[in-house]
Amino acid sequence: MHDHVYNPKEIEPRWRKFWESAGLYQSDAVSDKEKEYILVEFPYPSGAGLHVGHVWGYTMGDVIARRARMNGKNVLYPMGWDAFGLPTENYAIKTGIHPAIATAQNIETFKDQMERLGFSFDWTKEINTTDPSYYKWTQWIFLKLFEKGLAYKQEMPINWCPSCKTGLANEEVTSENTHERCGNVVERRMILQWLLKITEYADRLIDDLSTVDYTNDIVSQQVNWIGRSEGSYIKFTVSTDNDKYIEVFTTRADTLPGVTFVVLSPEHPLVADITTKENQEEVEKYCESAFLKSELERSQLQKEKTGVFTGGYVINPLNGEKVPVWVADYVLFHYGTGAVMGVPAHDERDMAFATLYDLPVVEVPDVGEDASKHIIGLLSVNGMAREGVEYKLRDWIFSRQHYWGEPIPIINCKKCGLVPVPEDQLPVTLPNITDFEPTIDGRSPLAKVTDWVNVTCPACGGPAERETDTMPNWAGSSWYFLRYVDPHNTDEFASQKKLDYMTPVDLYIGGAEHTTLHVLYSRFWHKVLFDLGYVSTAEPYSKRRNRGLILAPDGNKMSKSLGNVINPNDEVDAVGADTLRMYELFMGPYNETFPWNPSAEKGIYRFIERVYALTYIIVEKNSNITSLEIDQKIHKTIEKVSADLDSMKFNTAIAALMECVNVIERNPRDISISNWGSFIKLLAPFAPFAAEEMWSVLCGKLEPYESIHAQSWPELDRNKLIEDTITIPIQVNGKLRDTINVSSGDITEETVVGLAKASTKIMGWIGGSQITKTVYVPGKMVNFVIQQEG
RNA sequence: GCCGGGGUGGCGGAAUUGGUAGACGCGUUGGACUUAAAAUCCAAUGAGUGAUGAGCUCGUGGGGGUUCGAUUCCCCCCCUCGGCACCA
Repeated sequence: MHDHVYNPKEIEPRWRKFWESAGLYQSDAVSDKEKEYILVEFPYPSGAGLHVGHVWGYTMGDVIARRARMNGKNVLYPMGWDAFGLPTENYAIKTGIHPAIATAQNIETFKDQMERLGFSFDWTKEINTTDPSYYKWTQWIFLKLFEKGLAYKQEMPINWCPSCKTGLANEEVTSENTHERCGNVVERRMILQWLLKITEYADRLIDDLSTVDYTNDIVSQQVNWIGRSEGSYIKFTVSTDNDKYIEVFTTRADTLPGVTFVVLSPEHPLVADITTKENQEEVEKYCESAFLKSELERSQLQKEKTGVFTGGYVINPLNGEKVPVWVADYVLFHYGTGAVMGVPAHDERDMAFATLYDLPVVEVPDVGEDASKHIIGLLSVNGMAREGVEYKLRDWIFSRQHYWGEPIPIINCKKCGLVPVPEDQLPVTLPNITDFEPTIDGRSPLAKVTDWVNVTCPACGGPAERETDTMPNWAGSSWYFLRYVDPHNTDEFASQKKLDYMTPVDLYIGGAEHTTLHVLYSRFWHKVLFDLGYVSTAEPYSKRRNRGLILAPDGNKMSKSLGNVINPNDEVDAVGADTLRMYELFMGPYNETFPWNPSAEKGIYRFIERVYALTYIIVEKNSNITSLEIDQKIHKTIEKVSADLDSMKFNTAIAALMECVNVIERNPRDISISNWGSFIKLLAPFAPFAAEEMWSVLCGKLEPYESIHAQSWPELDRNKLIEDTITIPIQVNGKLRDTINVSSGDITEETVVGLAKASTKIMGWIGGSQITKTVYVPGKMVNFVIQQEG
């Protein structure tokens, strides 16, 4: 005999087992049914376990997925592991435990946590980026990029983390010039690196944003990150050598008459040519010290500009004036042409520089777009100017000098150069090693595995070496959403048929920190695959929403060192998964930041308890009639919850469920079991365990039992929404003075205004004054405008 | 500095094609139950004022404006969060 007390500890494990054996959440790879692909970012399975922030995003996806299933859709809601990465490798260095072992353990923990939370993931589609059967295809895609000329090697100054002994992408360096993962200060170094030509896709990555549904903040962040700016390239001929010129990029060609100097970045190839003998020593010294500073150091010292005069001059192509050429590190080599025309009168930075070195300031009277066009028109005739576009976005540094990543499937042959590993030899698997330390010169530990490194060249058959760099952890996540569609395919990364059916992703939920990294990178890869004909849409995600942040109760970020971390497992133990899920959704809008509030969590628990108790009362009363009031409330709730789920307003959807319960609780005998069933269905996506338990109570535990999560979403009867009386506010001069109740069948202006005028309160306010205007908004309100005295 | 969000009770928040501000939850206060406490249930809960009644006045960061009517629209300003930042 049940004691009818809500006991999540008892019911949750029971239903978990039931769902598992029923295979409720499996999706069909191809089906006649309409598909819905809900994607949440797969986690990096760290040793710390699942974070309440993960739980929030996964719950959002879960609610939407469950609701879509109840709407009869074939729903893919998959989960996997983004398991390559540095922390696991560092852990291996410290403990000697192989990354594969640690990863497997962490995955087990994460998976168990996810199952305890009742997420309806289709585990038959589980993927793991470190599984050779997965990274085979990551490598395969890399080879496609290589064949297409989008992957190349280049010696270049890079951000170098001396602690991790690895090169970093700009995205991995914080604004404090530290490595985002380990916190150490980043240096600068020349190293041969793999790069991916994401810049080639810059325009499309901006322009195609208009074809997808991303929120405004995501769109503008991506657009800013890519940083397209349209301008002109203008040539300044070297005064002592007519064949040589310095080309500058400017968005303000109209200020060309105001140029009083030209500045080269210290790395500019023309620096040596233009520098005079007298200035050579000083210029060389300056350039050398500039190189040693990292880029971020350079930009951080922005207030104090420095520079040095080369002794050389160039000719302003517009007016023939001779202008001095300087070298200064406020000019960035990688942006534009690495050279800038100095117009102190119209640019703050140029002004600061001119003031410092006492350079002349010339104001240009006639500025504006028309002036620009005119000047470019004049100069382009002699080939001295052209229009063009620049981007802040730079090519993606794609190699890491580490073990725990996908080996780059390239063979270095002295004779043939860079030779791709033949497709039938993929995957290039990681050798099993025990020494995870990088080499002293900063190469991957793979470089020490000579058996693995030394191979014969696939092209010439001569001795050659494998590439020892591995891919960054962004590689596996750049295409994982495609693999979920067909995760066990050994012939292709996914079959065309399955891709055509299930992609693109209908909704992608994830963290805001991935807007300019993962989301941009994966859009890029997807477009490359699209160009090659492997996928049929230009964009991978139809809709992207960034979830907000959960802070610790003290308002700080949760961190081990502060000891303020909320562990989802503790919450599940204390209040159950349903309460945890609903609490997080009830905090507020899905994309905002909230500190953890344990007392608010209590409110949700109480709510579930009340619904639970009500279920037993309703079953006992066993009514087959529902009162008009409650029937109406049920349908209003169906309408509200459905609409709110469509727009991800989880917090107000839950509020609507609470309101509904508040009404029913007043008269639990006035609702039929089947109508209460409708309510439980509305609750099911939010609190899947409790709803299932209550459903089983309503159904009298029929055998074979059909899960609530396999039921259809309650149907809305709009006729039930019509109320027989409406309360209409009556205003006098825009201020509320009375309300009247009017039969909804009779809301003509004549009747309503007549009733309003008859109100004694309103009569009192109007008194003897003249009504100058009567405003009637049908069914909404009445306003009398009267002459005001004095 | 630039780009994008925000600013509403003691707290989290709700409500915008302009139309009863404060839904829902937390907290608080009073009451019931209990030997007592917890839990639960009932009631009250924006501020001021009024006899603890009807009611009235004020009230959505500040100041102006449009309107019969503004949390909502327009202009100016302040604060705050997130992103970018010597990008020519």
